[in-house]
Amino acid sequence: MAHIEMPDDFYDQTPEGNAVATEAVMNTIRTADMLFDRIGRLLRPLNVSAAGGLALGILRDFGSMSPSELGGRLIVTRSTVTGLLDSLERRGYVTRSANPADRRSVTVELTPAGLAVVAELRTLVHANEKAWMQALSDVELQTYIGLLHRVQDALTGE
Amino acid sequence: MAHIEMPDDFYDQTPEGNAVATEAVMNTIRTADMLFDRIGRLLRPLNVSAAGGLALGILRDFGSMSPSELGGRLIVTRSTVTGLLDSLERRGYVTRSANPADRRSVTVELTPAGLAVVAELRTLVHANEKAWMQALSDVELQTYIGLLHRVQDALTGE
DNA sequence: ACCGGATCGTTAGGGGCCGAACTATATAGT
DNA sequence: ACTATATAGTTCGGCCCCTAACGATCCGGT
Repeated sequence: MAHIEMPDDFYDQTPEGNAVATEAVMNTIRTADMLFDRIGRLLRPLNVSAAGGLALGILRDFGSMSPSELGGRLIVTRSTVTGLLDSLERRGYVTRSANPADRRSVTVELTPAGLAVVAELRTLVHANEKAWMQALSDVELQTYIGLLHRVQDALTGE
Repeated sequence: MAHIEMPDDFYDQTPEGNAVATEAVMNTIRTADMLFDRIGRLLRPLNVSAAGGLALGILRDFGSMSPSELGGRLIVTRSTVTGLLDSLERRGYVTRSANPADRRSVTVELTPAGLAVVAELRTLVHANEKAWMQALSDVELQTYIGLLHRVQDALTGE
């Protein structure tokens, strides 16, 4: 995304009236796309995807865990985690091992290479996130986060 | 997304300090995911995807156009549009026809079925967007949109 | 008239995400 | 103990998105 320019009148195409809510929704999605895209490009040299980087970070912060728990923290389904782990395992950043306590389960562990890449990744992402968000002052940033939470809460409560 | 609960301490796992920018970025992405997800579920009964619905709406508002132009308005690449049109054409909502003026190009046109579905889709989406965003007051909504634009501008200007 | 550089749509390949279905295993309840 | 149900991880099919590359076509400049 974010590689093609868009006409300024794009959002005014909702004759029915409530263009404001629509603009808010569309802009949220668009902004998120841009951010996700930027993070992906940032991490490309490290041979990690944006989602993969998040997963590695969680494993570093919380230690080894099952795919299910990882999915819970990433807020993605188990099937998504399977694919993510396949990719990370291929790259040598994590290992899957049997869990003796529950033979249905699996333990995901960071490899030394995975641990190393988390450190690089964190520095890179944090610096850039800070730079991107410097468009907003500290107060605005707090306001922004607060508004996002309110929207999320509204969506979560059905 | 948005089907799995997440620990409240998730965002505090950034010992380096700039957790605020990180939280803003993560929350933007998460909120957008939730919104996109909700729209997709909403349109499922109409046999249209969220992206497909957007495309149909653009075709209704601006009339027939080439895949490239459609991609420009959707802000996705031409190859993404190809896939989108394949899907919409399969469902009978659009047609592709040769463009006599430029034999490289193609004209995408809404079918009667496509036109009909846009009407339903619009009503449904607008009503729900309004409901979702009612978590914010009118003033807050304006503030929110303004902040999103500022972030987008910062990202767009490299 | 011609050639080289844009542009059109498509294809191939890589992720990310989902829901549904399946196997293996665990556990609750009788 | 035994059965019914729930859970773990995977697989499959589907959609969305991207980049890179390709053949076809168009166009500007010589």
